[in-house]
Formats: sequence, C-alpha cells, structure tokens
Amino acid sequence: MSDRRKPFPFDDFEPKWQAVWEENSTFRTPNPGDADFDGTKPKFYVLDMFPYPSGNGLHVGHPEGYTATDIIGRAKRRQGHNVLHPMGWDSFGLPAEQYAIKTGQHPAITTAANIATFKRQLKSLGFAYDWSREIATTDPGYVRWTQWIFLQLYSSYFDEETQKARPVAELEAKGWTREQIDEVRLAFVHEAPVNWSPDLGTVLANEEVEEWKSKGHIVERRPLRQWMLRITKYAQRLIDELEPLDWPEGIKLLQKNWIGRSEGAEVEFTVAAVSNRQAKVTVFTTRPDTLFGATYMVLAPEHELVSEITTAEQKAAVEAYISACATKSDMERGDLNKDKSGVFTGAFATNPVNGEQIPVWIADYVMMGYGTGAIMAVPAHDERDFEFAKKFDLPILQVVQPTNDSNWQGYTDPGIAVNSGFLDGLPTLEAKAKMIDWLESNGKGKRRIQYKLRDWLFSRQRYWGEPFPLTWKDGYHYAVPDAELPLLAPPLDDYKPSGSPEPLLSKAREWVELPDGSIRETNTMPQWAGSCWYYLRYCDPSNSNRFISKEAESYWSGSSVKVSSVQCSVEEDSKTENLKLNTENSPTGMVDLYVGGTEHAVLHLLYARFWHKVLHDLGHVTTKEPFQKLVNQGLILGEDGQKMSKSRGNVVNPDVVVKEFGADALRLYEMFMGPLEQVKPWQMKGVEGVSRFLARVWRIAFEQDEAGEWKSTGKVQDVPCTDKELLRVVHETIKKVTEDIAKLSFNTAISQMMVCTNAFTQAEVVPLKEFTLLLDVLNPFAPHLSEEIHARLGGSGLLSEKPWPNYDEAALILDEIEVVVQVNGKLRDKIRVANGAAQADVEALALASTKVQEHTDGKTVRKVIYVPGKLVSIVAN
RNA sequence: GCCGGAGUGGCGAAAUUGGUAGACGCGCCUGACUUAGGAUCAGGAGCCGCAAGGUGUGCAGGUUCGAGUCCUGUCUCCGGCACCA
Repeated sequence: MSDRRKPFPFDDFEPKWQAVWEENSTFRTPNPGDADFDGTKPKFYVLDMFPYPSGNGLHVGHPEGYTATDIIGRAKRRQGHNVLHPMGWDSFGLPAEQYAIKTGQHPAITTAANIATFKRQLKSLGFAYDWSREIATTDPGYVRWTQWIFLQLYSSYFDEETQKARPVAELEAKGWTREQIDEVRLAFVHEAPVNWSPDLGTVLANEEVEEWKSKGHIVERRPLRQWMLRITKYAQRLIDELEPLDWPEGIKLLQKNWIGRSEGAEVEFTVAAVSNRQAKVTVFTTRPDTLFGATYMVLAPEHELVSEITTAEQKAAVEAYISACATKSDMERGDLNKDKSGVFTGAFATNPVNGEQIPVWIADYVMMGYGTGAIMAVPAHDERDFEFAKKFDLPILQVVQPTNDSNWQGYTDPGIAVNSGFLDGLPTLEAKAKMIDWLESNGKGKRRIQYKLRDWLFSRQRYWGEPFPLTWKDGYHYAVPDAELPLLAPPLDDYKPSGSPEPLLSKAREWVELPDGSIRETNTMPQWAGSCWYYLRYCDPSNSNRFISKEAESYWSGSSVKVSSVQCSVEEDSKTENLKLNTENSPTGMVDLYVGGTEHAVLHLLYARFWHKVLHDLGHVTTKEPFQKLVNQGLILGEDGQKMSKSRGNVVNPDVVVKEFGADALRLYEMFMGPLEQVKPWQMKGVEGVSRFLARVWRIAFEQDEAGEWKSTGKVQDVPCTDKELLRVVHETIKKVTEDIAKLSFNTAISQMMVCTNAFTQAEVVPLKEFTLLLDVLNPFAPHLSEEIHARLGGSGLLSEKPWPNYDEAALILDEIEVVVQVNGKLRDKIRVANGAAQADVEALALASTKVQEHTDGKTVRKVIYVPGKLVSIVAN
C-alpha cells in the first residue's frame, strides 16, 4: 500500500484546511462580554464525555460520539446558533500514577505527553472544537475550583424541610455546636467498612470495585475513617428530577434502580439481652402486612447488638460465624447466593403485633449496609426467608392468601391477608396501610422510605488526585481558606503504595506539618471529582475569580432566553402564576446535548447531577440539572464481532485509518455504520465504501491528468438546472439531511447524499449552484473535502461559516407519481398518474389495469380504498 | 432470578400516522474501458422456480382491504442489576 494512488488528495488538503481553521479561529466561540459576542443568537451547548488521556491514544470508539456532536455543532453554527462545543481531559487517574510507581517519573509528565497525543489525533480528524476552551482536570487553575466546590459541600448541610442544601453558617447562627454541625455536613468523616485494595494502595467506591477486580487487583473489606459525601440526602430529588430530562428511558431506569427507592415501615422488636436488659431491634420491611407471619428474626453478622444478645451456649458458634463472614467480601457473600448460612444467637425477640417469641438468628444474607441491618423473616412470603427456614427447619406460617391458585408457600405477590388478626380479609395494599397505622399509633414503628443508594465514599489514598483542602487540629477539621487554593500535592521521591491504608501524601512530612501545629488532610479526591463539573468550566475556562462567571453561566444555561419568552406570553394574572410555576419546574438541563458511552449511566451521571444540585441550591448555577438531553453511543466492536481489546488483536487505530483513507472517510464511516446508539462491528471494507463515495463527489468536479495532477472535469458548469428530477433530488437531500441531523440519524442522511451524488454522476452536466448545495449539507460530515471543492470551484469564504441552505418546497413536487394497486391486499400493478389527479380518475385507471382485471375477473368489486398519492386497494370476491 | 434493548438478504442496515419490505453501502455476478485491474463506468441480484407464479421481517396465533409496524402467547441473543428485606 506504499505507493497506492489516493482516490482523492485528502492527505494534501485535510491538514491544509485544519491549519486554515486554526489560523482564522473559525470555531472559536465568543463568550458574553467578548467584543464579537452576539447575544441575539440562541445558544447551543453540545458536549462530549471528555476522555481519560491514556497511553494508548485514541481508539475508534472515541470519534464515534465526537463526530456525531461535531456534525450537530457545525450544522447548528451554520444555522445561526452560538455553539459551545469544547474538549478537555479527565487527566487525574491511576494509570499515570502506576507508571510513576514504576519509573519514579512525576505523573504530570506522563499526563502531558498523553494529552499531546490525544490532541494531535483529535485535530487530525478536523473536529470543530473551540480549543481556546481546552481544560484538564489536573491544571492547577482547574484543581483550584474543584477544591472550592468541595469546600462548598463541606460547608453545607441538607435542610430536610426545603430539601435543599444550605450553608452550615446558618446553623452556627442558630447556636449549633461544632460537633452537631460536623454531623450534618454534606462532606463528612465516617468510619465504615470500605473496599480497600492493598496493591492499588487506595480505597474504592462500591461502584468501582468490580472494575478493578476484573483487572486483577485485590479488594477487601476493612473499617477505615473516610471522607464521604452525603448523596443519599438527594436520593428523592435524583429520582424526581430525572423525569423531565430528555434521556433514554433505559438510562433513567438504570439510575432509578440504582437509587433503589422502597416504601415500607420500620418495626421495633424487643429482645431480651443477656444482661437482663431489654434491647430494641428495629427492622425495615416493605411488607408490614405480613408481620403476623414473622417466625424468626435475622441480624447481619456485623449488627451492633449481636454480642449483647447472644447467649452463653451460642457464643462460640456465633463468634466463629462472624469471623468467617469477615473474611468474605461482599462479592463472595453474593456468590453463595443459593446456599444460605446462619447461626442461632440463643435470643428471642417479641413480635410487637402478637407478642409471639421468635428466635433471633444471624446470617450473611442480611447486610449491614441496607435498612437497619436486621429483618423480620416471613418465610411463607419471601423467597430468601423461605429458603433459610427450610434449611434450618424454622416454622413457616401463611399470612397471605394468593389471588390465583398458586401455592401459598413462598408466595410473594400481593394477595389477601389471613391468620393476621385485624388485617384478615384485606388485600395486601390496604393491609400494609392499616398495619403502618397500627404501628404508628402504638409506638411500635413508623412509615419509612428506604433507598439502596449509599453515601459516596469520596476519599482515596492516592497521589495523583486533588488533595482535600482541609487541615486538622485537636481532632477537628478546618477548611483551607479560598485564597490559598489551589492546594497542590508536593512531588514525591517515591510513589509506591506502602501497603497500609496510610495515604501516600503523608510521606511528604514538610507539606503535611504546618507551623501552627495543625496537619494537612492527606487523602485525595477520586477521579470523579474533576468530571463532576467540567461542563461548567468550559463556559468560562480561564476565569480566575469564579468557577464560572454569572454572565457565562446564565447565557450558556439559556436562562436569559427563557425569561424573555415567558414575559412575552404572559397575559392574565392567573396565567402568570402558572407560567412561573412551570418555569420553576420546567426541564432545566444546562447542556443541550451530551453524548457518551453507557458505561457512565450511573456513576459519572449520578455524581455530576448531585454536585450540580448542590451548586443550584447554593445559588451558584441557575439550572437544576446539568444535562438536558443525553444520547449513548453504541460500542464499536472489532471486525470479528468481539469487543475490541489488545489481547484479541482486533483493535482499530484511527491513525491508520486516517493515513489510508483520510479523516473525512473515517468520520463518514463511523456515522454510516448504523444508528449512533447501536452496538456495531467495524468493517474496514465499509470505510473503503464511504471513501469511494467521497471520491465520487470529488470526481464530479476533478479528474487526474497524465502527470497525476487534479484538473477540472468541466462537468460542473454555472448553468441553471433544467433537469427537474435532478433538482428534486438535490432539494430532497437538503430536506432529509437537515431533518436527519436534528434526529441524529446520520446513517440515513449519508445514504441520501449518496443518492444525490449518484444522480450527479449520471448527469451530463452538473449545475454549479445545485452541486454547491450538496457540498453545503455534506460539509458537517466531510468538512475537509467539501471545503476543498468549494474553494477550488471559486466559492467565496469558508463553507464552514456559510449559512445553512433551505430547500425549495416547489422543487420537491413531482409532476407524475406512481400509485400501487392492490387486489385483496396483494400488490398487482403500479400505475403512473398526474400528481393531484382526482380520486375517481385514479380508481378508474386502477380498475382498468389488465393485471388487476386478471385478479378481479369473475368477482365482484366490493370496496375500493384510495390512499392519495400512494395506493389503490381493491377488495373483490 | 429481576429490569431494559434487540431479532429484517451472505454482511452493516432502510422503511411518516399500519400502505410498494430490503433504500444506501459492503460482498457477489455480468458487461464496458484496458497490457493489466484490487481503479473507474454501466447493469444484475431476498429466497424457491427456466418461467408463469409462489413465498418472505425469530416462532405460533389474532385484528385489518392491507401488519416489519398494532394485540396475545412463545423462543433466542445482547446489556445492566443481582440475597436491597
């Protein structure tokens, strides 16, 4: 392939146009306050999930989403929008640090080199990013504000009444003590069993454990003091405020399930403790209606009351069981799904509703992290309790009558209460309500909503992350003053983890120990911190006074536009009220379109929403949600239909594709493969196909002479288009491409441009005006090629800056149309009629068709259905 | 197990409110130009059949003049969650 002739000289003009765009700052987006800012234009904020700049460089999955957003951004810009389409780097992260451990080289050096590679590769694809807004989460100017936002969380609490974050200063003013305030901060210290990885030298969030385990790292449970973020306070809002967002329903559901809301009740049981005291054990249940059927109780092995209630006879067995569980991770506990294990504590609890004495067991199928870490077991109507009861021969008592003929044993669906005293005869839903009322009025329990979502474990013991801007003195923590931010980590001689949970930064004694005797917090933030708010920083990337200016925030949120549109439409007072309410509750995502992979469906997208809501509550941002519309691009598989991976050897390097076929061909192929959201395999032959298409467009205008120079074909001429059919195809193409871009249906837009190109190829003469219209709509897809042809044909200015064309409605109308004729539902003939022909004429023509008559012969025509311009359906028998 | 998504040619895929199934591209076949063709251009093709014709959107039913599209049941594949009480 060394000297293979290029089908068109992309290797020559692609770098050329990239340089032209860069020199002219073609894609620079002015901000409010800039001299060239035009506030009358609507804003459009289109965002890519920024990459982690790994040492491997770009893979073909990256340009899939990036090309999609680039096409939309380029089209929107030409349609008169101020388009914000930025790019940056999620540049903290473990690989750079792992490399530092091996080589002793500071991670910043590796990171900078990787960013340079990514940037070169992205630029080679001609993306219309505003590179003046480039950010990296590792930049000191960025870290500063990540730390500032953390301090906002640290100095806030969640006000239950308004369901909003408020500054803790308000509590101080009310006379709260330091200890009380530390209990409610959104960022707080907590000692809890965490996922500790000795070989990574850090703890991990629950959500991250799987990922690192699959990479062969060890993760174990151990109790440690850690910084947590109180995301659970936002559980309900994170569910409710998801509703109006324009996200795929599947992703919304994934988040809802992750948050995992359940309605139920807590019920208090009394347990006789060894010391003859009465211990209270609270359980959470979603089925308070089955309380009469609770035949035993189970505590999590880690439950605080276990040692207190265990009898002397059972002590040894209980302790053995607990220590066996401690060595098991959550995962292993889950793996043993089917095989239940547990030990009797020797204690008995009193069922509050009927005074029955029920045995108290401990078992690892009850987890400490959810609900109260204790359950009432109703084996008749819960699968897990049922299995456990069978295994340990515990009583199974029916309290729900199935509504169908299923066996009541293990029946978990709603039914009718039986053997349940005052609940007897009530359907499950009503029985639940009645039982909760009874519990509340008797002081034995209360209504409760429980979420699966846990608070976010926010500290890491790594080096390559944002240090917490906090100091400690006399057992209290203090915020580092804003003026001292960013607080950067000092370089270390040695980045190796110690194997103990002591953070790496504690090695830097001089940095840790402050003159006044206080010491620095040595934990660092997880990689998520930087990606939680980067979309805000793009709006005002170099502001050194605020994380985002009020003006930039307001403009890029679309707030200014919304206010004026409301004012225009207000007429009556009552309406004003409604409109205000609607504005308050209206979809309020800041980013108009966010494109990225599904792997971030819960983590990044949940964390970013949480931070955004805190910033919103504190008055720093006007929108409630960060991302209005979300689209997940589908994974690109290798040519073998398998996930791309080095070990399989099926990875496609975009650099190779660009070298051989050009950036436009790569862009076009990625969009032509199929729907954006779909998982689809790579086919190099397909790249060749779209490359051929681009070459056909090129060859309409140019051909190669003997010397290999590209010369005009003379086919494109500045003459009026006399071919009505050709004109129709061109305008159809403008219409379809415009609509398809808006629908993100890029593959069909491309196929229409292929149809149009084929029509031009077959034409004797190609009118310049119409050919330029094709280039116009091809431009966002293949910006280099379209720009080059446009320039060579004498077009003025940059095509990338030209207003988007409109199609001519009149050109779409056909003189004659084809109408399909069906007899008894089967296609029998096609007839050509004048466009707009009267129904009676078309029907008569259809009935007169010989092919139709062959099938109606000897039958009576019962009915004739006419779909204007489409078909005639004849019913005959 | 639970929750999502998807099943259409040899392959990637198209198909307004139900209205010509397979657009567009890959691969394949034929022809033209050519020393050559892995370039380009013109044409062909779902499947069965020489043809007329029949048949066809995972499978089985249903509604309808008409179903890839709507309804009922069922199978398979992919993704996520997974003892959440």
